[in-house]
Amino acid sequence: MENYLEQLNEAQHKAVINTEGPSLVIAGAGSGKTRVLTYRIAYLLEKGVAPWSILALTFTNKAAREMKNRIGQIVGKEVASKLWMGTFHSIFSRILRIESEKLGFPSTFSIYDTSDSKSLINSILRDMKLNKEKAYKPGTVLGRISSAKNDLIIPAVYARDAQRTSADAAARIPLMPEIFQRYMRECRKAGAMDFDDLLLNTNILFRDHPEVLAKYQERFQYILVDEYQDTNFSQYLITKKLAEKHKNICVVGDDAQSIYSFRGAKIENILNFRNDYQGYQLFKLEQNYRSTQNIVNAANSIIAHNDKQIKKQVYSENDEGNKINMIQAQSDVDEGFIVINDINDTRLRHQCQYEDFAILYRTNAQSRIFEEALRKKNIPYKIYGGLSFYQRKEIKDLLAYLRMTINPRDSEALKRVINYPARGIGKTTMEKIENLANQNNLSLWEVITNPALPNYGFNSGILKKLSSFARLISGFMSQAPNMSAFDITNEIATQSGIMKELHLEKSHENQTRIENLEELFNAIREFSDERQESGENNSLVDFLEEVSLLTDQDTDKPDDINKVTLMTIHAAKGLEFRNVYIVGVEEGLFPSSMASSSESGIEEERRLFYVALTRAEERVTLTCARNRYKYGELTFAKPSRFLGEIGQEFLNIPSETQSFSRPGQERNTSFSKKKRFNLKNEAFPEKKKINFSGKVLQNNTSPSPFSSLNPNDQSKVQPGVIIEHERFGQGKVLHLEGEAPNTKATVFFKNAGQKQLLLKFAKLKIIT
DNA sequence: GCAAAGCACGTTTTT
DNA sequence: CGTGCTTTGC
Repeated sequence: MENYLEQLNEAQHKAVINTEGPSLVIAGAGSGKTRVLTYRIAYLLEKGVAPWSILALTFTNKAAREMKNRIGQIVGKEVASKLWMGTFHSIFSRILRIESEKLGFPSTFSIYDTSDSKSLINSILRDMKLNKEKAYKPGTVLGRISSAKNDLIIPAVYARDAQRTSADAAARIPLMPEIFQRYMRECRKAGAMDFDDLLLNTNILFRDHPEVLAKYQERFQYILVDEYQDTNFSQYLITKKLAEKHKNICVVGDDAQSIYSFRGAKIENILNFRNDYQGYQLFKLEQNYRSTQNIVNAANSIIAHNDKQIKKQVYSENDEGNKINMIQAQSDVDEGFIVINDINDTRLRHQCQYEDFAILYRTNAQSRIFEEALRKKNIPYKIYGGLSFYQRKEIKDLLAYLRMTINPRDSEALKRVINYPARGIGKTTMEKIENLANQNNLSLWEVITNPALPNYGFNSGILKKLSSFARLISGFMSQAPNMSAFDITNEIATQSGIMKELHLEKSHENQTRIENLEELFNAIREFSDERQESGENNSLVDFLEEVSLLTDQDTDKPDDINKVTLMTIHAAKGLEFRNVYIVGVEEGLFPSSMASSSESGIEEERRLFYVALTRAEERVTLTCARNRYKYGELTFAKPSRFLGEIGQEFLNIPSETQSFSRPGQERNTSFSKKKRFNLKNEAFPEKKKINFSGKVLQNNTSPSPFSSLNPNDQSKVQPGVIIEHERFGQGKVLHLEGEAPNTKATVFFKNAGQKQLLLKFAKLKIIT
């Protein structure tokens, strides 16, 4: 055993060993927060506290896993595996499965993801004949429902909530209460909970079943909550109730890093901790071990512009380090090349690996340009966000079968698979079934399997198809309990006809789909083995639950080593990199135009900027562009107001950036020490159309590495060869036709699909 | 009942 | 510029 306590500074040490009573740990960025949390738990375990009486709530599964591993190294793996450690959602769905019948849900309840929820809302809108009203958008409706649930507001209360109803009236969606009510009813009929329900229903469980609350209050002697600044009211109340008995609650967070208010997070939870828990102990971790002094000081100078905050002095004793680089590019494409060139440069000059670099942006849409630039320079990268593995169609289809197998009432899953592969059960039939379900308060499955179904005017062909589908699912249901999760999944993939369907047409896409499904099989096998080893549950239900609650960051692939990281700033929270590029630092983008209308919105954007800066250990580069394509239209962008808020002594603006400025236009004003941005006049970027066509202003600094092939190279283009096209990216040559020099090639591009190219014109590079 | 074609629409961030 | 949805045509 190691003496981990010696690795702590004084403040950290105090925060670790003072385990009794309520504690608030204010942890500045990079101040060793995770270390305190892990050692505090290890310390408790060594004092003899049972692992199952410790509840540790983290923000991501990955954080939980890493913490568990670290604790395992100190106190042993078996002990660590018995901790209750995970995200709010995963811990409480585990508890809800145990207690589900008290709430009238099956223990195998489904978890609806956002697309399931939206699809359900769509059917409700259709049924209410609101689907043509453009004000009722599924996303908007779901957002309102989600926000209500996070504030623990149920439909009946919603209808009497003047604030919400008047906001709905203003948005011309006055029927929200009814939609909300129907939504919850449909979820219940389907035996399904959405993400917010996992927390809402936990609160309902604790409210209506005091004996259950008492049981968990008794069990959880010590409660730790990470990232407390990002908890919502629902989460706040759960922890508050659970901690009532033993009062050993330790919350860790940094108000300066609260960036999830759009999701219902209440920064007040951490600001008001002192009022909720009298006699609490306060620990402030203020020494930053991660970043250079320059970075820490620059970040401080930014956050100082915010009003709402807990006072603290974050400092660094590391080297002073480089100033923060600021580069203004001519266009978004230029921005991409400048960043990628700088990465190459820095990598060679400072002996960095690719994994030492991160490109952070405000919106996922910005990633494409950097991806393209990285691809052109053959730099390995990994990208987070966008559609993850489990969002892919083929994966969701198979998972839907699995969901139906454990909970056939899951209507969203049923809608997905009842006609995939095609069984001749089409739109009109489904409409009839949905109507019957609504009229008789049944789930779709209950309608389909109802003995009275033939009385409702379906023709005999349809009835046959429906009953054969029902038999298929029933078969899976009866087989599942006697089979491993892996075997039943395999069985379903073949029996359902999914595999046959994919093998039928030997297209490239189908090949990838099959490979993806095989990856899913592997994931299930791995899951089963791992859980078996640690003695945890490894049934199909458990696997589906894990999959539903996975986050992007949790799905790290093993071959994702030594690559440049691309992600949103939100996704980067908690991570660190030697070199960080914060890109698109422009008005309207960062701060986002959506947030710019309110002061609290701007403050959150500022905290987000703070988070971005403090991810860096050694070097930060900020970039923005003068021209940027948005919705396929050229727009002009202004540097972000945040650039003017950084203490200018921490900034380095290379002279060539200045030369990008157009003569006579706002030159030097943007970054001058004296004149900061005039917020009132320059808060929004002008959005103008450009009349002359094309991308005149683009990328004349970086000549394209592509050119038409000379005849010699043309002969190297043969079926099977991988080429790269200027616009379409990498692709495989399928076949050739015609005589040189008029050879035409059919190429399948990963990103652009199949294309025909004339070799003498196409701008290509041969990869293999 | 199904596929292709045309059109409206949009971007903040995610458990 | 894309996506994703609705309409249209078999």
